[in-house]
Amino acid sequence: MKDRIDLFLLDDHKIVRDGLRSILSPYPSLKIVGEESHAKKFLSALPELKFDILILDLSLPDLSGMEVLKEVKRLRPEISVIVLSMHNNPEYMIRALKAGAAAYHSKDIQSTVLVESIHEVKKHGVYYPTAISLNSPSLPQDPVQKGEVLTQKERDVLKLMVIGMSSKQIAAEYGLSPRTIETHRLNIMKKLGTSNSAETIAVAIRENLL
Amino acid sequence: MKDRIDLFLLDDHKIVRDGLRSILSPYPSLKIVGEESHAKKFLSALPELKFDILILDLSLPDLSGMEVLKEVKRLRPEISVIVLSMHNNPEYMIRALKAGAAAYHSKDIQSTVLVESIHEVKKHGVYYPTAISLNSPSLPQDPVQKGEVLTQKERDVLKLMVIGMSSKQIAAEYGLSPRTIETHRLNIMKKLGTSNSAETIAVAIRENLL
DNA sequence: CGCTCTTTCAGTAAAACTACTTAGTCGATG
DNA sequence: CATCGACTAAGTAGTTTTACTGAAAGAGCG
Repeated sequence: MKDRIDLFLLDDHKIVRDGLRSILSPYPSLKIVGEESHAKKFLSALPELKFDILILDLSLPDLSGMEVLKEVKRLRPEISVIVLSMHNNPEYMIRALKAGAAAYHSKDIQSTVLVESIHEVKKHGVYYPTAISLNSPSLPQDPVQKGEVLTQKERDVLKLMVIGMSSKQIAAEYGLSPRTIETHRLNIMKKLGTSNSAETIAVAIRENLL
Repeated sequence: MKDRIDLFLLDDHKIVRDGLRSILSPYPSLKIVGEESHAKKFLSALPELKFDILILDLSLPDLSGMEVLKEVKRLRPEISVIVLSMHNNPEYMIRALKAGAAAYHSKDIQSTVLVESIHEVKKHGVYYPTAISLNSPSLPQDPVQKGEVLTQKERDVLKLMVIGMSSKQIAAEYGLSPRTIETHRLNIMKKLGTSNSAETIAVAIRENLL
């Protein structure tokens, strides 16, 4: 497995691109393998491009960053997209994350945080800074809102799921009905907004819910 | 007996290594005599290296930290290994301690605790901070003999599994038959020794296979 | 007490996964 | 050229999960 992370920059401001280069230059494992200022050019070249993570400015001249994001995730789902934005608006953030962004940063991000998030994204596919105000008041009820906390029982079930136990086995472990465990599972998925146990475990580990 | 303690850092994150350097720099008796980001490079260099304690990140890009740990204890049993981990899960801790780790810390450890544990390890060979529930239920008896590495396609499938896609969806994404994806899935589970997708994702994240 | 939340369990049905086996193609290796 | 591993695909069969709904007992709370 290669240890290098190949990055592609898409941002209309050369200043930003150069800034990113200098920020990332001290990190040998991070390599900027290309950059582009026009979204359409980028998208048409996308099939030929080889990189791991796209660093994407949300505000672009010719296409909206959101459209680029969706297009990238449609064509090359294996590519992770880290979104940079002028806006701190959680509304944008949620939309970006829903559209498949692996991370969302405002442009005044600390460089170390950016670097960390790149590694995190490479490792786990996503980077959700816990601090980022998911509990901010303006947020509507949203599946992305993982601020909901699991109950004790749900965490118990999760812990046994992680080591590969089926509902039936977990039920036996606790002396409960398998149907009960299944209910817990479904409730966990509902709370985390996940659609199966694989994703659930991924989110649980990422969010440190174990 | 020399009063200096020679440390070697093995961690893929330069940030972590740099952080450790700055944490440990105020202590004249602690000397970092080397660092490495790649497990394989480290292991091949190991016979020439002289140090007392290895500070080891459990999640490494090319080899799992557990494998490194076992290898170090096999080749150089006199070296103490202090494990750093992202995970607070006692299961990992127990596995690490069973494999010969002298101490186990999560990465958000207090620096003073780390320093203390280094001295403790040097003096007594081990550092067991808290009461560890060794009676924790059903530790799988170390099926971790997975020197086998996943293929590119298998990793691709894994990555989409992590974001909650079913075999059918993954197949559609790649233009393949669902049966093919299922085959990949089963091969992954076979290689990792897991019994369902939840456990598979857990191991994959833990072992840094994504 | 009424209210909410947690925990418990079940019916029903569809969808997905797991297990084990066989097998063809293709590219690389020796 | 033969072999091997990776990738593809499918047969068959059993198991598990997911989805949606309903519901009852118990704990905690104002």
